[in-house]
Amino acid sequence: MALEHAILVSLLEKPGSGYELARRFERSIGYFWTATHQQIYRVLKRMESEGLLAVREMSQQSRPDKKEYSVVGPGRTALSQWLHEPIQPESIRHELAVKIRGAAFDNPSVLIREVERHRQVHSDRLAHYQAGELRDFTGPAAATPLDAGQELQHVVLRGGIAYERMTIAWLDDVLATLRRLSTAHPPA
Amino acid sequence: MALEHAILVSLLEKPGSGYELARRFERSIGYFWTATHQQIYRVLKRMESEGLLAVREMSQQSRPDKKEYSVVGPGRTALSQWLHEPIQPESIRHELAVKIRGAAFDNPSVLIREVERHRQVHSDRLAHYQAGELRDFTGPAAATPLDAGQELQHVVLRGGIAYERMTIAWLDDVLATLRRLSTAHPPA
DNA sequence: TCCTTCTATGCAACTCGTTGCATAGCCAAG
DNA sequence: CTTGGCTATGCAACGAGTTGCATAGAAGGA
Repeated sequence: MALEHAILVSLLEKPGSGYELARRFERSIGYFWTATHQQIYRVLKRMESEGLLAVREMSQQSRPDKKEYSVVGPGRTALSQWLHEPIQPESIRHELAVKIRGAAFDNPSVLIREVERHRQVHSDRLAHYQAGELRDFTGPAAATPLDAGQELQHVVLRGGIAYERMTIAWLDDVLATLRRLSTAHPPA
Repeated sequence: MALEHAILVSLLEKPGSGYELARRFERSIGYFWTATHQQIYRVLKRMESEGLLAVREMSQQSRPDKKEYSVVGPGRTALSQWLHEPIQPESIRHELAVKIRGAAFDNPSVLIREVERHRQVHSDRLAHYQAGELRDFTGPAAATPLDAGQELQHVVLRGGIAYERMTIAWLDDVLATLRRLSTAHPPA
């Protein structure tokens, strides 16, 4: 149940509503954990009923009311306990890699467009991460010195940057391979 | 339904039983797509009933009987069709990254052991991939020249190697950060 | 002989995650 | 004034994935 823990972390960093959490899962937290709003609302409700979170109804002007969630004692304890438990190292799920191996049983050139599209997405993500890094950690407007929380956010972001860079380089390798095979065996 | 397609690819590469597929999902295919035997048996049964696969009962000596599955016409068509459809670029799910950000709300040093353990696992995987690369693609015993299928398997394996290398380097960065923060704020 | 390990298949129950749909207030543009 | 977009929350149904358990033949060691 890592979603639960991701929510605890995000709400400890800053309390917010389900909607706001869904936004955060599209950026920051979402770089390494994704969730849809439906999932988030469901889990928030459960966590609140389990006493991990507190809710506060907020009436807003010029916007619908919202429910602001924040972490209470037992939630913090649950997070701390989870931090002490081992988790099993990630198992990758890379659908594109399945496709690439599958291309051996069709024409490799059909994948070129698809791989180029993926490359573009990763390239955009990299630019986005780098802009965030400059804004929050390495630029002139960044806090100095960084506190522990910021240092940890930064090292996670560096992981995202390293991942995107590696992926882009690999996709270039894939493209070169696909193009080579397409030349050798032109489309029927 | 990428599991279905991963199974098609694996069975096209070589027909086999559910048990054998489960083994393959622990190595080769499993480098980028994981599945348990229960999942595999369930999906194989469904795919067979949908006419994508053919089964052959094989009685074996000194072993229980097995059912050997192989891809038939409609299965191949289904794979080919899937290759032409776009898929959405991967969203990472990195539980360890959630933990690292969560460490800001506990003591960062509690994660050092955990991160070291993960580093070891990735380091072992890298060694395993590199041994496979030498055996199948770059060593003296490798086929020359490689056919299209082997070229594609190789480029996927290179992706796995790049991923593990990148991850190990990042985990070293994480460890350095955690150690720095632990020194600055020694355990209570 | 008994215990464990490996091959081989499967059910049942559950949790996690996705997709489609619905509601509702407010704002701005056409 | 209607349409579309953004904030905000939620239900229902389904599909994907995990966990625990069960069965069973054969091999090999204590």
